[in-house]
Amino acid sequence: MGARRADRARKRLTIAEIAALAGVSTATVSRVLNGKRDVSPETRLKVQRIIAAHNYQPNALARSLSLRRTHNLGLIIPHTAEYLVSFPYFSELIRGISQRANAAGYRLLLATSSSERSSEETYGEVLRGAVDGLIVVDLKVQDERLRWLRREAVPFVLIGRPLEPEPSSEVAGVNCVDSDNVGGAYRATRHLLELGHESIWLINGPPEHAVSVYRERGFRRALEEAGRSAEGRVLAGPFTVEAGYELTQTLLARTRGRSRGGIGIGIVAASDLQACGAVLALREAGLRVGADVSVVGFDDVPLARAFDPPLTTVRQPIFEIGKEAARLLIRQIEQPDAPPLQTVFPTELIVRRSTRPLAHSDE
Amino acid sequence: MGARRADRARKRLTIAEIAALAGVSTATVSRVLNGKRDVSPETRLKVQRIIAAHNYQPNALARSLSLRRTHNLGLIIPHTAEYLVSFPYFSELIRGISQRANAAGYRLLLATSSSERSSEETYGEVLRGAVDGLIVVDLKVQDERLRWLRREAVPFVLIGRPLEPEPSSEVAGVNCVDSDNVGGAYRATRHLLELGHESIWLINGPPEHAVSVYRERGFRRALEEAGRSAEGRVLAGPFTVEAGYELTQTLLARTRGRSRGGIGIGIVAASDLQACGAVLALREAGLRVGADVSVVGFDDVPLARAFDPPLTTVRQPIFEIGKEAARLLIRQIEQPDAPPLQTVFPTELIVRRSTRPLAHSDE
DNA sequence: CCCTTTCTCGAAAGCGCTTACACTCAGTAA
DNA sequence: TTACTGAGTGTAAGCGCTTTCGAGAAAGGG
Repeated sequence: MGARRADRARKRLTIAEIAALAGVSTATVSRVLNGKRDVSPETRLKVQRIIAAHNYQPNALARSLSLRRTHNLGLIIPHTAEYLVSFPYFSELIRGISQRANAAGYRLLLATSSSERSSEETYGEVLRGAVDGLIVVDLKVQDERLRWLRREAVPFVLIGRPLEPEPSSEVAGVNCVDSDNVGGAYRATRHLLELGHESIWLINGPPEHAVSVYRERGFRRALEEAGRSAEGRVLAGPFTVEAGYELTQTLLARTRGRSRGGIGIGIVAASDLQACGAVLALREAGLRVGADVSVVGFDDVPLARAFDPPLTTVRQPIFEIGKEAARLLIRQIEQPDAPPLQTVFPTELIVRRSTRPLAHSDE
Repeated sequence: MGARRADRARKRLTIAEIAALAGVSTATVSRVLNGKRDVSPETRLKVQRIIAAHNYQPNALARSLSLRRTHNLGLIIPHTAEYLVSFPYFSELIRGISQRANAAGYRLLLATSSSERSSEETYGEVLRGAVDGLIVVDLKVQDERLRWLRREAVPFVLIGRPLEPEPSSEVAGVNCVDSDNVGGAYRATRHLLELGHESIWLINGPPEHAVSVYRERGFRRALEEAGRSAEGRVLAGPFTVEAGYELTQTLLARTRGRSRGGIGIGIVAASDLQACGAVLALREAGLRVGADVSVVGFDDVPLARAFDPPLTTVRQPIFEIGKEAARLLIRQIEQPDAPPLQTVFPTELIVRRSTRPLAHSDE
């Protein structure tokens, strides 16, 4: 074991040298390399031996240039998405994408767009033939990237769904994969309703994220179905602990007087971080979370379970989303005529202790 | 604004076409593109106009093939590193690396090694000329990757420092960047000593990670300096909440009888997740964290601040580490003869409420 | 006015692959 | 025997860049 041929000469071999060693032409070596026909079994074997003996690896660049295929997938990460980046979300996504990509013989190229550069520049640079297609994450409400991608006619898939304001033909003609944010927010809200909460609020993400729009829809739908109004009950801010904390204070200020000291408040937050911030603010106001009031988060980060109280939260299958995105992109690359697909993954409400029936006093 | 030239023909132009349009040779266009001399100001201007007018982007592949330089940096992520991946650590690192890389005109290629493939295969595939150099993260105690990288004579930088067991020449001859884990663990431990804790423990990461070895060293040094023994006071396990929880239970079992109901226990954990798990277990055992007992974590994840009690923790400048790693790698690539460098970033102890002087009762 | 030197620029040879095309040599059908 | 297959192979023309080398023109020196 481990007794590898010690090739002292570390200079990389070329196909021509392999061909010479095997006494055949480069064309034949290429055929063997790519498992093509028109090579006799004996020749094939002979060439394979030489290749193995010298641990020859064809140069990916030359191959790409010739094939006009890089086998690179690009993932575009907006620099504005610190929340993505400081989170399991991002890591899980990458894991999912690269697992699928690697399995299919593709590599993953990361393109972080920096603030100074227009999308034109950013992706143009990435694009100079460096990738076969792009995955776009963190879709904005009016996302300039969409127009650009379409104009460039480059294969791409969105993580997140574009909003209807776009001509409907546009929405349909696009590969995208998303989790059911509407449903997730809907179920979280219904959950609070069912627990008997009177004053239900949404602490949403920034309104320019498409995901915020969808979550607000779910929230509104649940309230309206229950015959309640959602007017004035949506606060928005970054996906951070601080925002959760401050927005909850705002919310408490607004609610003061109206309800009995805040008891009966139910909050749906757009991230677990915000939810934790909310818990902090509520506790500071003398309210018992999971007894007087309830909070539900979004994402199910590893610490949600360890939090006090353990956080009820909406889980998204991020890893799966990544895998699916890669799958769709590769499909689009390899079968340009395949009709675009929209995949939506279900979200799951994980009920823990931060949400409890109202009457219930702390056990 | 935004009134971009609407190039209907989306076919990518080649340098030859630009040359023809400008009435010069491809050599001249190439010179202009690369800012080389031997082009008259007028010619240069003329060519630049054509390039701009057609929004020409030279094909990166062809350029790479010709220059024998891809301008891709590879980041190798071991599949075993779920803890990395489920954490801000990983995202921050990527942010740092790609910021620096992009600034210097490099791209970031992600290589996740899957379990079925040997390092030989994994990196070999990446290597077929697809990257100019590699960044290796999550160094193991005896890391096979090191041998391989050296044999392949590919530029690389380690995140983390190899351990001394390796011939010292090897350690010195390598680019690496790390945070001061020894110092971090040392300060965390001293902090507990100074607070008057009698029974101090390390809940460490898995022993095969080099980082675990370094942290244990810092822990031991602090105890030994204080004239105490560290024997039997180190428990190891994954960087998860669960591990922190279970190891703390083990620890409590061992300590039972010896001390007054666990009061006076101080725990240094190798991750904030473990620390949170520890807090859970301690609380379950009826101990008040930040009063009867103290816990310090590692990483300063966003939720550490929001935890109850807010977690004292050791912060590492992960973003900076990423930037530095990219810098060193690019330097190695562009100046192959530059002597390898070792950078160590200081860690910082963030004191919050999970550690308090012993006598102090809950305020 | 001739000889160097300097500045511009183009022709063409790579970089390491893939593949269209031509060719050879059985084997088969007529 | 002749013509026609088709499998197996090699030749060479790309893929889109960079760069060496040499030529021609302009400038400077004696």
